[in-house]
Amino acid sequence: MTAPLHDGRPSGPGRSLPDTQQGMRRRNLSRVMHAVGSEGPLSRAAVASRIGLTRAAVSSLVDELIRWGLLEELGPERPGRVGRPGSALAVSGRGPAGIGAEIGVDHLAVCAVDLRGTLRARAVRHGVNRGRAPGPVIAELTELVHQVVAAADGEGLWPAGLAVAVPGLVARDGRTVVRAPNLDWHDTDLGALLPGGIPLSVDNEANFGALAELWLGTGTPHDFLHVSAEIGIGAAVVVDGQLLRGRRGFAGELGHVPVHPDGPACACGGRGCLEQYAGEEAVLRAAGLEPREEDRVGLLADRAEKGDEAVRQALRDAGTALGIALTGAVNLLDPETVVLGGALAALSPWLLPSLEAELTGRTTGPACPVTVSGLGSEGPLLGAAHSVVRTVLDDPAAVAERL
Amino acid sequence: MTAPLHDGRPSGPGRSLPDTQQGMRRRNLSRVMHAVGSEGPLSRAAVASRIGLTRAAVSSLVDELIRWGLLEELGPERPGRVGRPGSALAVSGRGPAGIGAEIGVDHLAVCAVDLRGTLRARAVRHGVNRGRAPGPVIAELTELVHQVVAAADGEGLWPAGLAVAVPGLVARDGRTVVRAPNLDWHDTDLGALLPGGIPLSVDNEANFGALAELWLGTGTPHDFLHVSAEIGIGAAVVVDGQLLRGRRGFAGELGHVPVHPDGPACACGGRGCLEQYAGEEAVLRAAGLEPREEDRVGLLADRAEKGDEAVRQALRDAGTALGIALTGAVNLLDPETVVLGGALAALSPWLLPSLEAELTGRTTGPACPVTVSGLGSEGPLLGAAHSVVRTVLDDPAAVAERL
DNA sequence: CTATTTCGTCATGGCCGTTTACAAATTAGT
DNA sequence: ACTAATTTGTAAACGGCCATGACGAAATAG
Repeated sequence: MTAPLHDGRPSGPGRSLPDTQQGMRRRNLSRVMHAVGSEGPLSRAAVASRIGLTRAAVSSLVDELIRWGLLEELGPERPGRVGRPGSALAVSGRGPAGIGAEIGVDHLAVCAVDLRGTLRARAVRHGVNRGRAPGPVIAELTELVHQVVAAADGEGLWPAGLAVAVPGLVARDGRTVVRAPNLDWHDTDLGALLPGGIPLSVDNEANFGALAELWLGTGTPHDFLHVSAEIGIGAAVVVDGQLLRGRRGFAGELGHVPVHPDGPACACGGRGCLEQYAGEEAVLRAAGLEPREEDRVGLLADRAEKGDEAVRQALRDAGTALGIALTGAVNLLDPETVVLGGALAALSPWLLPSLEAELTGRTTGPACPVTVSGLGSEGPLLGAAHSVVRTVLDDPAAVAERL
Repeated sequence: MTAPLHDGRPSGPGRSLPDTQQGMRRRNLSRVMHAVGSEGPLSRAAVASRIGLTRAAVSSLVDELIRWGLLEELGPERPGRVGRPGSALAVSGRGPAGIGAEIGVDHLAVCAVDLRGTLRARAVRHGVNRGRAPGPVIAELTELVHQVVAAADGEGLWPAGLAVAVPGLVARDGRTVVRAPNLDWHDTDLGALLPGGIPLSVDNEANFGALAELWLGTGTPHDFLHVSAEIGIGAAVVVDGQLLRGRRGFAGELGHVPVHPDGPACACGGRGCLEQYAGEEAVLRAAGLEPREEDRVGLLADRAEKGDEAVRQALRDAGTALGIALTGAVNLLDPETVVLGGALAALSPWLLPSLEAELTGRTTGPACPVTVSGLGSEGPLLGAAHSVVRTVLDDPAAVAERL
């Protein structure tokens, strides 16, 4: 069972299908879920005014959603306003849950998020996965998934879907890892390995990180560029609240944008790619540090914090290279902001000055603002879990059909 | 009266408005128009099977569209198939028409296109507009518009909207030219200057060129990058059949993507922008030709054709620079193809080899194919006119409200 | 304690696509 | 030539869905 990839925007039921009354109802059910989900407890009348339907219509929709267990009645509101108080509605804290999973280079993580968006269960296992075959890693991950699903079950939650974030390129089928250099996986069909019976979607961790930023970030706009770096440098482009995936699903390969076209050769076939200047390996080398197995980012941040000038210079140079590549990207896409996530967030104090200098120096008028993600390294995992939750909010009727 | 900018995809009525039955009908009316418009004459039954509604429902929709004069009945089909022959329906060749206009550096052009997509009237005026004040230019353009509208009126067509293509950056309000370097216009509100009473939209010529490629090009995919160069180098990004405009409407500024970050200073504030290597001025200089007023592109093509080695080398170098900038763009967007339009189409024989060499050399796996637009310099004008036609197809009910 | 306001619900009505049935028009087969 | 089969377009009945309007319920304002 493979679920469609989530693009970040309520695609809802029947995107361009024949327009029938059932489709209309499905979309309106979705509108109610989104209104209640995003604006806290709301009365029927409040929902009606927000989504533009009448109170009577909303009543009917809410009845159905309560019958399905997706909404619950919290009881009468107690406001100081005149008139009969409404009955507060909230998204149910029981019922379907989104299971998110992350395959990192040195850890595995799984979590469960309920429809309200709150984290309800979690499991992490550390250990280096670089170079391990997919089979054992997935087996271990599956074990964690079962743990989390069991924990969630204890709280009245059942898994509505499983979304897996991987550090690599994923095909648009949403289950095949085409290339994950840091794991050394190639053309691996995770759909065949992960537990069946529950809708599965696999996506790039940068994409899930960007979705987390879109959905959970404070003040994040609908058009932005999300840059995250682990070993490679990945980016995700969000346009009008929707992920840009590209024809093959490979969009966002910022790491291989040419920065100095005559620079050193890169494994991708090009020369002078951004990764040659701002990739983890390159920065470690420039800083005169030996690559080690774990927590390289922490090491860099630590040294920079302590005033190690070689490390600081290396990070400044990386920021400059990032700034050059981002200048191109910003000129091409005109995003509202650029968000630095993943490892870049932790290193931002030393990257940002040179990065912003490059970006503002190369553009007329006001430069595109660069912000730092507040989600840290949790982004991809939370984004994955939330992507499942969003599919439920986007089409509650589909969930109801599954009992 | 300002019309919304067209993004290339049937946005249709009520994108995310409350879902009511009238909205449903509007969308279904649109579906019928699109089906008949894109797949030639069709019977009611054929339309029904294509859009997934029943014959009875389509009959009702078609009746209304015929009553509005947007569809017409061609009479019984005469096929060799068994069963009662259907009655062929076609989009009306009379009624609303899209008026497209183009403000070029050395010409003005206006045309009218009917709902079937066929060109019905046309007017062109040559003359250098560089440096002229907006007022007189718009006055001249208005004159041409009146000519074309009058000619269209003689054929039973009335203007449903006016779309103007300009060589510069247009704000997202769809009427203000923020910056048009080649005309030397800044922050000019064309809405105040152009004739009122007819919905107006103003957009970048590169955007309209890309839409023309999307709608009129043979075999053009839904995800591509359209590059066009006149004096500057503009690009338009089409994602999932929709134009990517960016937050301020400035997306697609390929000309200022850094190619050699330490290269010569550019007017934009940066260094080594693509325009410094592949812009018209730069290529003319590199070719050892003196800038003259008219038809610089024709001059280049002419010399290259005749074997002028300096010109050929200059074009090869421009192709290399384009290839570097496009490598970045392709890595970021993963488009299905890159389309060269505008002046680049005419020069493509000498640009393409070095451009493609750079692009394939810098990527692993199959490189993004580069194609040449078949629309030539007509793209922006046709795209503008068609954008108006599309708004009619996207929401025929809105047109019916205007009698 | 009454008037006012707001909430949720119910009955009614109108809109719209579906279903079902049927007449019309053509081809295939005898 | 005549019947059977097939397909088209239309009409009537049906069912689903939201809007409308009225009503009781529950709070505040005076």
